[in-house]
Amino acid sequence: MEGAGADEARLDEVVARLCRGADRVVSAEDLRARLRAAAGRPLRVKLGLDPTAPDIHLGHTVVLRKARDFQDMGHIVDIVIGDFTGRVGDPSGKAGPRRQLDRDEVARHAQTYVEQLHRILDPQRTQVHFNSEWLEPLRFADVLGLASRTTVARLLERDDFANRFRQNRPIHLHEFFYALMQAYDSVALRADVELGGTDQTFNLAMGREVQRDYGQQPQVLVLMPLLVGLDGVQKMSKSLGNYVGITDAADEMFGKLMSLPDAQMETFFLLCTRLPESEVAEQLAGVASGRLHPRDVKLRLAQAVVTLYHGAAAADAAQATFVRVFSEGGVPKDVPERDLASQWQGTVIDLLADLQLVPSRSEARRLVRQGAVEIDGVGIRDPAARVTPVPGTLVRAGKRTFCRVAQGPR
RNA sequence: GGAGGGGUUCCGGAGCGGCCAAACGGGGCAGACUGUAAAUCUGUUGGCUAACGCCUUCGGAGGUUCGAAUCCUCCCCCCUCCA
Repeated sequence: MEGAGADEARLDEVVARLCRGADRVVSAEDLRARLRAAAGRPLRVKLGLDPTAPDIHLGHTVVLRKARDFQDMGHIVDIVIGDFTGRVGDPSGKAGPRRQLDRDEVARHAQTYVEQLHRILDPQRTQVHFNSEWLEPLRFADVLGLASRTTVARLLERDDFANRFRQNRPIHLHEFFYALMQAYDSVALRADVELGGTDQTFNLAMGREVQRDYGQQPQVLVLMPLLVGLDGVQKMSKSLGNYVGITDAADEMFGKLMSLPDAQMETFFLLCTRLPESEVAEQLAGVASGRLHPRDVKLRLAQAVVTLYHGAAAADAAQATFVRVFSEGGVPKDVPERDLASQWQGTVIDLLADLQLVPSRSEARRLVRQGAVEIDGVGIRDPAARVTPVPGTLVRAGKRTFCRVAQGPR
């Protein structure tokens, strides 16, 4: 039975590949059994997306790349856009109830999502669903039936609910349903596997229980680590502003990645690039031994990530810009240009305000006093100073805010 | 339904009749140092003003006072306990 042995070995390899990078898999043995039982038939791999944030960022890509791994092994990815659940808002990690989105917002976000998904997933093996398809038609009796499958105590086990409960903060009844709705998605899709971040553990686990109640085989859970944001502390999220969007311009993406704390380099290498683990290990060892400058390794990281989304040429260009602007103290290539009236005259404050470089004149005053403002490379520290910009004048307000006068007085 | 506690500037959280644009911490921004890292130090953080200073803020609406975030009335919202 040499053939069977070879099959088993191959199966091990597949399982290993599918589990790679995951924080936890519930369970690897189940996954192996599923694959064997399926005997080549594609598994249905569910991935739920919350349509609140319309932009996909690097944090989302961790799980998306995992989905891609499944596709590369021949499986089908079922994307569930939580258009119905989105009206409730996922309580995971939230300190309070989330506001409910209306239908239009959800639909709009979902559309943008789908467009971005194809940058990572294989469209041939991707099916997109909206969970309102099956959640909307449920009657109250169905909902009660679903609700009877869990208990309040069980729901209160969740950290976020438990914390809120302890701190006397509101927990709305409909928030309790979130996990159940998501669980029901798995039933509706007859999911074999569900992917998610570790913050989704509770929700995905609920899917297993509910599937069992509906007579289905409980799905395998593949839980991916959460990517930290650029601050290196909190998870990457749009609302925290610590994210790298996959549609960010190459230069911007590069710059953002360079501001990543050194301690996060390994995580980003492993979760956001395709560099072989051995190479990553070597780079990091180089840093540890002092042989490599951390900055250069980070350049490497930024380069690798930007290449994935913009191609190697753009990544090279972005690196060149970065070095020129920041390492050599130059000026970025693409400085936004703004016009001034041809009769324009006034003080620095007027200039900053008219070029819309500052949110208020008071803020402009502060920046000037703090020595953050330069005009054509000359520092200005007197808020009352009159200035004479002409087309081409470069105005700088702080480290990263530049603007060039396009049209204006001559 | 009953009893009590609470809503303050981006967040947390002081203040409880004038000295409050409002302590302190966090976050943000800026400067120094750097590798646009981290850490650290310094400054700054409602609006208008070159500045003196002026104007708008403390859940909402009224009122008392020379003067209110602070006192009173009504309303809205949140929390706890009891039913």
